[in-house]
Amino acid sequence: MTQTSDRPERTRIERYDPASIEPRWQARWDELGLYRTNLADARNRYYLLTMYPYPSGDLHIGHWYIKTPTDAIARYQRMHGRNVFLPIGFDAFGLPAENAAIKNKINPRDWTMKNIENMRRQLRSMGATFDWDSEVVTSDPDYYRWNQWFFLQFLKAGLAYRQKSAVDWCPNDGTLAREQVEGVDRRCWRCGAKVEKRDLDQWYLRVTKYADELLDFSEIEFPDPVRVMQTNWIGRSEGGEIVFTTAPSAHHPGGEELRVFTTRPDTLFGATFMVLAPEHPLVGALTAPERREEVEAYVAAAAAKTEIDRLSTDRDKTGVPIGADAINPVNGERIPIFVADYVLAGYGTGAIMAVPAHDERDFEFAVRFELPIRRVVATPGQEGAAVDGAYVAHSADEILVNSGPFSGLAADEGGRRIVADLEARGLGRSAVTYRLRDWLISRQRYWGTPIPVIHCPVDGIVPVPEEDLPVRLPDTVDYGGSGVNPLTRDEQFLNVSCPVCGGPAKRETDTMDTFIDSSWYWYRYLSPHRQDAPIDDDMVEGWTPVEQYTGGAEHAVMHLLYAREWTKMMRDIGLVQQNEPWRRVFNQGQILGTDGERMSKSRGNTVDPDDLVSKYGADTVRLFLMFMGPWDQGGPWTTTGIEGVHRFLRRVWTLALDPAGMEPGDPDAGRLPAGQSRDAAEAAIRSAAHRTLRDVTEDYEGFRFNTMVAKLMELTNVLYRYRGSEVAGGAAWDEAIRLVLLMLAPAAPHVTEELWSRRLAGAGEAWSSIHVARWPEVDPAAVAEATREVPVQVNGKLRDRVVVPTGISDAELERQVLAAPKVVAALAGRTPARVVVAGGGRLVNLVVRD
RNA sequence: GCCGGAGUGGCGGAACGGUUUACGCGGCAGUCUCAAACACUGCUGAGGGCAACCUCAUGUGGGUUCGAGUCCCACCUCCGGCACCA
Repeated sequence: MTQTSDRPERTRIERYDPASIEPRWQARWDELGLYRTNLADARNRYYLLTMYPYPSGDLHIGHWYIKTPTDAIARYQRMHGRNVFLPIGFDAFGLPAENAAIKNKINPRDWTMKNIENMRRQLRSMGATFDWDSEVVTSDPDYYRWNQWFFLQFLKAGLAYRQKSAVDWCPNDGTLAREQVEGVDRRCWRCGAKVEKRDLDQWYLRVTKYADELLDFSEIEFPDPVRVMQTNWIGRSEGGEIVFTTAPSAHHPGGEELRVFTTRPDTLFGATFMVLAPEHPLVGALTAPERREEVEAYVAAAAAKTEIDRLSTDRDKTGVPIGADAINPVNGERIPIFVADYVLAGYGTGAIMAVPAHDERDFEFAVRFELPIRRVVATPGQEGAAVDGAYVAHSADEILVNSGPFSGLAADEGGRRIVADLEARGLGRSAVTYRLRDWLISRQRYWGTPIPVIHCPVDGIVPVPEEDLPVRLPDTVDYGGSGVNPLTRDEQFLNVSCPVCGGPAKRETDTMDTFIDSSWYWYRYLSPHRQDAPIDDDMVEGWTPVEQYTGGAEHAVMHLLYAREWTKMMRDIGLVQQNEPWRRVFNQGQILGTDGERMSKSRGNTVDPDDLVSKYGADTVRLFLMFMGPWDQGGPWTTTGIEGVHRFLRRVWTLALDPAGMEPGDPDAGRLPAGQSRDAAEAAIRSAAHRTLRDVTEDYEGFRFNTMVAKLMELTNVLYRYRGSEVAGGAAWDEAIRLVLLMLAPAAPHVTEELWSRRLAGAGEAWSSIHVARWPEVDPAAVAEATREVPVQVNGKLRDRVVVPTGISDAELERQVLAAPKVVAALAGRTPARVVVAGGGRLVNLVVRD
């Protein structure tokens, strides 16, 4: 053992000090314009899009969790020679600015722009390679004027329309689209307030037109859960639309059509009553005089009920008969008509045929109102059994019973025949219904895009002429009070002359849902300053669809669906050729507060990355966020473990600058492990480095950053074993260090750039950024190893490991395995009944019987 | 209730049907130091044994397989989405 006094003096190297490295390189990259994308050249494009942030004022650690790996992907792709475009912008319209304005008596624009200023600084501190030249701020009139322009085109194309109906209404945000109402207790997705119903004239986009097309995901690669959620949200149901007619009565001649939608036309003979939604248009006309008072009271009560009461499934079914009958077109049977609020006006036709034997809700209603329950579908032996609950299960052998001429047919075949029969008589057809609704885009707020129409008492709704765009938001407005659009209080904004007749008219004071802003911003990134058109055809042609989009899954049926719809609308008015906005979408997980709740300023559980950056440096924070776990997983925030990542970077620093250094107290310092030869040591180093390169490359490709970091840690652990030995600083070592720096560069850009520049300087070479260096190639010869360790199992239990030459035959492997001492002991004289050599000789399992 | 996803050491998490527990944190011991911090080295799933070793462990119970964390069936728990959608 080496004596302390004999040890060479420990080399003093400069300490790893991120604070002195990071700002310097950030400034340098900026100066050189290293990340300004040449958009004119789309040949080798890689459009990498990350969801633009809302400028709440502070970038928290959650933003870093989203953006940091995205930046690593950008750098990785750039090292593969791709022309990477990674733009950034701000989702600048929205409620928080308006609230801040009300609370602090400041202008929403000033508040927003000040926040953006701060967030730009924080985003730069990440060392991310955003192309700031392409920045988009959606509250800028240069941006939102195009929202208005799109709206006018859609209006012309019949894709936008105005309609009065009962809508979801949030006391803070105003009206909401259907998907912006969340949970059983129906709260606003953004502010959490309870949502009410109001009858309002509102603007819609006709997105239901695309329902079927939206179910086709062949041109967009979504994570499975998002695809499933969108599919469920669109909710395609196949079935039949069947025409019942009203029966004549003392008060009514009858003969009116009552259409119902059903997914179970096979159960038509089991319909024993019919239910209309309280809002159904024929309720008033069909109600018998003696029932009128009760029915009107019921309808009024239903209207007054909150949505949550109305939709609660555990509530007892209610309803009243309207004193009229309907005639079942298939058998001429008269069945009573009820009005009941378990039938929704907005789905299907707002009316159902009720088949209590085969629908749980109808069953419950029938029991309560003592209505007949008739089984019409049965499995063999079940035909005569009492119906004590709705039979809704399906089995292959079920047949129709009590169904007239269709009795005895298999249920699915019978259903088809019943529809065909009705269709021939003009009383039915197969039909498809969707859950998806049109997109309600009107909002009663100030800080959004004004909807560019004018209400004229003479000409009605008049679109603002395109040459008058943008309809600008006034700088200040009176936000006070609630329930009234702030813009309505601005006389100057409100009063205009009608573009058609010139007479006095009023502007629309609703503004657009901010999800419109985010439905096309990546197109605008490509030509943010263009004045004559929203997008640049050549740029869009060359650069889109976006290659890769990264962001949170919380937008699965909102932003990620709206943007698909919007793209199809753009396509249909001839603006783009593509069907989908992006090729691939990846959802990273969400970082929660230490309390396990979603991180938000209002909860006060946000974590400020600035403190961590000043303590450990941006590289450590970046790497830690990647190392925590799989990127799509997220989880509660904790700093446990950040020291380990920081230590890793220090070790890289030490290996690169001080290969010969020895640690005081390390008895093995200066020696090769276990009598290894110099050649063997160098081969081992090369092998480890190239294996790591192979694995790390795969990890980057699959966005598996946690294991990518782990593998680099393993490699540095290997190198540490050779530090101070005779091979440290040699050719193999040097190559390994070079590979470590290149592999780590996308994740920890500053420290690798620093070490890279010192390497180049040390070798007398001219400086060139590591971030434009080419990604290294794996040397297959280095990866190959001469020997291999093969685990040996007896009856599936590990008993020994044998080391054999790599190219060995199975027979020879088997011979060596059977000769291994521990194997002999474990066999205890028994002869294996079977020898399994698995996976091309990766493992041997000996099967013995007792 | 329906549709997704997940349950692996004290913790975050690894693991083409093939050596479970990589990597990191934490813990223990040691070296260095006047001392501490840093750094470095080693150990660290549970139980048993002086030991070489043995037994048991991937939410629970079955199954398929030479071999199951991984595949199949039934269940439990947690997270996300939907919720009277006919």
